[in-house]
Amino acid sequence: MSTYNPSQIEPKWQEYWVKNKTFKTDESDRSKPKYYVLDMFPYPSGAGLHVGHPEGYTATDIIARFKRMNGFNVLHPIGWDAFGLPAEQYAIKTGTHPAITTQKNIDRFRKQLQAIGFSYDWDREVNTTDPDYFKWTQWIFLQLHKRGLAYESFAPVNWCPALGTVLANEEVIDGKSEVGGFPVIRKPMRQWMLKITAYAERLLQDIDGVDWPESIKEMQRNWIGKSIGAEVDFSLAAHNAKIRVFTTRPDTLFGATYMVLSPEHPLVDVITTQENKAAVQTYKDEAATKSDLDRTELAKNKTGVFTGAYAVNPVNGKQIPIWIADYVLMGYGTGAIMAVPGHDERDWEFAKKFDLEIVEVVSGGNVQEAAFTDNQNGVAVNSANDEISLNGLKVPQAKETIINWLESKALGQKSVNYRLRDWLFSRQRYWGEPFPIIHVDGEPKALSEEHLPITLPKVESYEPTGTGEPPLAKAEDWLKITDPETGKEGLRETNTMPQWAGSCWYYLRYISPNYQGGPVDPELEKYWMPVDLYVGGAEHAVLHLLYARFWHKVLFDAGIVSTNEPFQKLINQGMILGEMEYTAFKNEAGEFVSTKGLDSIDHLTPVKLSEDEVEKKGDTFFIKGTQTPVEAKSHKMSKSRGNVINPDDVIDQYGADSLRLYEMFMGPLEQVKPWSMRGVEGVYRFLKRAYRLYVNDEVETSELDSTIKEANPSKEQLKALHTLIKKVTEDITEFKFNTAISAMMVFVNDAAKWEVKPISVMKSFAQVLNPFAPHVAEEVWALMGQKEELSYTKWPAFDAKYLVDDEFTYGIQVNGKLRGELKIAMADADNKDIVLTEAKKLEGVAKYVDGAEIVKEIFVPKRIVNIVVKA
RNA sequence: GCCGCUGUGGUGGAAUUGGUAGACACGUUGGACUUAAAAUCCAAUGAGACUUAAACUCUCGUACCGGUUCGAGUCCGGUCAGCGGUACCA
Repeated sequence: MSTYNPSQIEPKWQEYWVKNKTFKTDESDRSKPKYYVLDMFPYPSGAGLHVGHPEGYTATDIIARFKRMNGFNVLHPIGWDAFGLPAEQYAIKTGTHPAITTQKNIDRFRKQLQAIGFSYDWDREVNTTDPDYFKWTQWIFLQLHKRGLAYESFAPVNWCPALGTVLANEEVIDGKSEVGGFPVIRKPMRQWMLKITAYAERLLQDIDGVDWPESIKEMQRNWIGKSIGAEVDFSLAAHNAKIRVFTTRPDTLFGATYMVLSPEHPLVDVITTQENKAAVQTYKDEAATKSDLDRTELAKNKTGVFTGAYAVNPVNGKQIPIWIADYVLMGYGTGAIMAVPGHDERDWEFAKKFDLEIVEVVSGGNVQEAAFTDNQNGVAVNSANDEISLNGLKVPQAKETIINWLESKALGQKSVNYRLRDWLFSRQRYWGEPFPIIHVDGEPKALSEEHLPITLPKVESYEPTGTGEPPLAKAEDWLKITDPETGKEGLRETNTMPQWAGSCWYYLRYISPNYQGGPVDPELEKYWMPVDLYVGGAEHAVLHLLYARFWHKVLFDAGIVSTNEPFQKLINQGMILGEMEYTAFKNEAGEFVSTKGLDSIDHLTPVKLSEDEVEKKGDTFFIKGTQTPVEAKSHKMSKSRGNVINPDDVIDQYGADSLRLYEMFMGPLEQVKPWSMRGVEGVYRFLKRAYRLYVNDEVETSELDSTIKEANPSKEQLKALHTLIKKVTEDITEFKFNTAISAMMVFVNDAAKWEVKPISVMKSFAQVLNPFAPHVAEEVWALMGQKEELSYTKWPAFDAKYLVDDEFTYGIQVNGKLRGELKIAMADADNKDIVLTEAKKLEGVAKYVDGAEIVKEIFVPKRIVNIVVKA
C-alpha cells in the first residue's frame, strides 16, 4: 500500500468526483469569465474507446482544469453522436433494436471516460438519439425549411448499392463510399437537399476570422471553391438559341475553337443533327450508367462525340463545332464550356485526340506541344476584331477588357461560381432522425412545431428494400397520417436525416440541456458562446465543421444564436499510430530481397523483425549484419493488423494518470505519432517518483513522508518551484503539454534529492500536477491534510525574482564556432568590456584570438559573444 | 498534377523564435543494492579522429544542394523523401 498504486487511488477519486458533482458547472455566478472547452463527441461504437479518443480529451481536460484553477467558469461537457450505421447493421444481423445497442455502448463509453478521470459535467450529457434532443434537430430542420433552405430534388445522386443508401458528395472519395469503400453510382432519386450554397460566400469570408489551423481553413476554402470568371453566350448556327458557358479565362475567347456540352445538357437533343443522333444517344447512355469510379479511372483518356451542330464565337463570328463529352459536368457552371485547347490542358488533350484546331491567343509557350496556362504573365495575341483588341495585354488586364466589352454588347457578364454543391440531406436508413414532413396530394409539407418530436416506429426488419425505399416505408401504421391542417390522408417522409444532423448543433444543447423553449436558452447562449476551444480529429475538416458552420449561420440569421461562428479556436489532435514495426521481405524462393524500386510488393512475403534484429546504417535499417534493407514504419492502428492498443489495458497496467500523461508526453498534440508501451512505462516511473516524494515506500503505511515539513524553502527550492510554475503555465497556454511534463520531470528529479521538502513547495507541485495527473494529485493533496477542494484552488503564481541566477554562462564563439564558456557574475553580465576581456582570457579562446587581428566583436547581452578574427 | 504539412541521435521528441543543437523520456552499456530476480538508485550514451589508456583537444553533424549573416535546425532559393487533402470544377 505504501508504493504508488493507481488501481487503489484512481477509482476512489473518480467516485468522489462523481458523487460530489465536483465538476458541475454553475452558471449562476456570471461575474466569473467563462471558458467553453469542447471535445468532438464520440460515436459510441461497440468496440469501445480507442487510444485516439483520450488524446484530445486529455488535452481539453488539462485546459478545463487549468482554467478552473485560474478563476474561470468552465463549461466542459460530453455526449454521444449515437445515430449511425454500425448500430443499424448490427440490428440487421441480430434483430436487436439499435436503441438497445446504442444504450449499451453509451454506458460502456461513459464508464471508460470516467475511468480516465475527465472532469466533465455529467449532468449535461446529450444523446442525439434521445427524442428530447432530436426534437430540436427536427425543429432546426423546420427553420431551414421555413427559410427555403430545404427542398426536394430528383437529380441524380450518389447511390451506394452496398450500403443501400445515398451519400453526400463529401462522403464519396474517389468514387467510393468513405465508409467501407464501396462503389458509388449515379442514380436519379427523390431526395432532400439543404441549400448550403446560399451561404457559400459567408462560409468562405468568415473562415478568415477564426483561429483554426491554416490547413483546415485552406481545405474549407478549396471545398467551397470560389472562382471568378465570366458567362458568355454563344449563339447557334442553325437554331435560334444560345448556349451559355462559364469560363475563368474570358481573355482566351478568341482561342475558343470548339464547344463542349455535358452529356446531360438539355440542349443536346435539340441541336444534334440527324446523322449524329445514334452516336450521341449511345454516348449519353454510357455516360449515364458510368459510376463515378469509372469516370475517375478513365479521366486520362478523353472521350466524346460530335453533335453535328455549330456555334458562333461571339468575338470573331467563326463557326465552331459542338461536341459532348463527360469531362464537362452538368453540375458545375452552366454544364457547357468554350474549349480553348491552346490554354487549357483538358481542352488540349481533347483537341489532340479528336484533331481539333489549336490556336494560340496567349504568347509564352508552344501550344502545339502543350497547353500554355500561365494566367499572370502571359500576353494576349491574335485577339482582335474590328471593335476590340486584347493584343499586348497581360492576362488580368485582358480579362477585364473583354468582360467590359462583352457586357457592353450584352454577350456576357462577369460571374462567380462555387464548387460547393447543395447538401444532400436524406438517407435511406432506419437509425436516424425522421423528417417532420408529410406528403399530401404528392406534395411535401412541413408539420408544425407542436408535433415534434417525430419518433421512429418499431419495424420488423431494418433492411433497406434495395430499390431505394427506406426501411421506414415498411412501417405502415406509422406511415399513414392524417394531415392535421386539412384532414386529408397523407404519407410521412420515409427518409431519415444523415448522421451529421445531430452533430451540427450539439454544442448548443450542452449550454442548456433541459431547456424546453427552444434548442438553447437565449440568455445562457449569450453567456457561453462561442466555444473557446474545440479539439478533435482532422477527419472532420470539411464535413462536420462546414455543416455545423452552415447551421450556425442559419440559426444566427434566425436570431437563435448570437455569434456568427460557433468555434473560435480549433485544434486537431494528430493520429496515434501503432508501435514501430520492422519488416523485411522474402521472395517466392524464400530469400530476403530489397523492395527498393519495386512498384508492388504483393508477391513478397513480409517478415516481422524485432528491434534488436535490425540496425541502422545511414538512413536505412538493415537486418543485423546483412545488406537486406528493412522497412521501419508505424502503421495506423487496425484490427486486421493487430496493433490496436486498448486504453482499458493501459489503465489496468499503469493507471489512468499514466495513460493521460503518456498521451500528452508523446509529442505535440497536433502531430501524428507512434505509440510506445515503453514510453508509457517511462511516465509511470515518473509518477511513481513523484508519489514517492510524498510517501515513504520503505514503511508499510501510506503516511506523509517525514521529509515534508513546515519549513522555509531554500533559494534553490524556490528557484526549482518557480521555474516549474513558469514553464508549465506558459506551456499549457500554448498547448505544449509535452514540454510541460518534461518540466515536471525535471522538478521531481531535483526534489528527490532534497533532504527537507517544505510543505508549501510540495503543495504547489501537487497543484501544478493536478490538471495532468489529477488522481495522484488529489491523493497527495489529501495526504498533506488539505481540506480545500484541489480542483478549485488558485493556480500558483510564479515570481520572477526567484528565477534570477547569481551567474550567467556565456558561450564564447570565435568566428562563429564555440571555443569556450564564460561564467560571470550577473552584475557584470551586461558589461561588454568586462565580458570580452574575461572571454579573451579563456584558454580555448586565447588560442585563436591571441596574435590575430580582431575584425569585429559581437556582444549580445545574456545571449552570446562572438569574436571575429582574420585568419 | 495541384494545395497544405513535416524531415533533428538507435527511438519519441527539446531548442528562449537568428545566439552554447540534442532538454525530458525510451532504449543500450556499466555499476550499486539483492542469495537471485523484480523494483529502485548512480554513471555513461550524436558520429568520428588523436591517445597504450584517460583527460584534453580537434573534425563532422538538424534530409540534400546553394545563398543571406559575425552567427542558420530556425530566414531565402532549389532538389529529394514522407504524410494529409484534392482532382476533368472550365
